[in-house]
Amino acid sequence: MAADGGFAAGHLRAFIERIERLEEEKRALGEDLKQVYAEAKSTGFTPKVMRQVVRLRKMDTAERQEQEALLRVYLDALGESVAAAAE
Amino acid sequence: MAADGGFAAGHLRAFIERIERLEEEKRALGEDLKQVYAEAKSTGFTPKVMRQVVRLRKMDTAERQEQEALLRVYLDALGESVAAAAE
Amino acid sequence: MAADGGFAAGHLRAFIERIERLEEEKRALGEDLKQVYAEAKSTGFTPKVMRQVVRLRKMDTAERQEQEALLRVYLDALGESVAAAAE
Amino acid sequence: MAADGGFAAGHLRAFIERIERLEEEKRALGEDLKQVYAEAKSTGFTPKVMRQVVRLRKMDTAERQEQEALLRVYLDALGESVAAAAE
DNA sequence: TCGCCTGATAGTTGCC
DNA sequence: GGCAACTATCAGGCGA
Repeated sequence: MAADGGFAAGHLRAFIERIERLEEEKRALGEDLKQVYAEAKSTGFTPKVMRQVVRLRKMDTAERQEQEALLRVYLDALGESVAAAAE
Repeated sequence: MAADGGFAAGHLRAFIERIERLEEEKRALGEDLKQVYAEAKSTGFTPKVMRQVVRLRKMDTAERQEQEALLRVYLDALGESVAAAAE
Repeated sequence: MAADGGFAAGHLRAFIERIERLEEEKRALGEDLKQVYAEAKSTGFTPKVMRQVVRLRKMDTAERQEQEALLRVYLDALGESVAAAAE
Repeated sequence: MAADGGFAAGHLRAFIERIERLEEEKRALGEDLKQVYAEAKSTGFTPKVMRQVVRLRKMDTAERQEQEALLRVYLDALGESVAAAAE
């Protein structure tokens, strides 16, 4: 692997740098997102609920319903817990 | 602070050791929890939904309803998104 | 799953209760920790620095493990290369 | 909030759309990263080790910052002690 | 390919 | 009331 006299090393360096560049861009987008949520919050919206909205829009409807159905089954199975949860 | 000839140092050491012991116990309980979820999973339950159940039982009912209400307001505000989410 | 006449429900309940018990114990330990820090603070120590000390001691331990992990990664990589070369 | 006849709704929609756009870009960068690793792998490198390299380079950077933070903590602690002694 | 497990991200809580 | 640390959840990568 090192027997190619540094040829591979140059490739490796190139890969690493591409990776680090991409990760930096990703990080920057994360900052932007944080910024948008902060801005929305200062406008009076609730980031936590906004995240829920985004998550729901992203989530496949069938999948979401399936999960809700399973949750209901579990709560039903717990009997009085359901009552406690719903009271 | 160090001028008391190590008296405080002894106290500090005692505090640090109590802390580390408590943290170790906490960590161990975390392991136990993971274990229980794994066992439940192997029995056919869905850990993710179980966590939801635990969260709901813990969460104050009023608070939960409030959050759901706000979510609905947001989805309503988005109009056709609601339709997409509910379809 | 619910068609077994509550058999699974009993299991589910048992799991949930074990989980809630463990989480309660964890929470209690968290309280204890807070208590210790408060006590130390009232004795004149600085919680922030104590936390740093604990963190550093943990890191010292973790670092050794990190080194071992790194070594393993490199050995594994070498092993794979050997294997690749030997294929 | 919804009583303003959709004014806030328009804002909400704008925020949500900005968020979804940013998340899409982030996701795309994630794809790119995966691509680069795959390409490197097909060139004969070991993704696992490459990730380790990237991680270590990141840590080298972070470590310097960590040291500076620690120094500040200690200086702060000393300052507080001085203040406490001077009170 | 599936399950596990670690690393990344979001939420909560305590501190200032 | 905002900020920072910590915790819990989730997704992606790795190994079997």
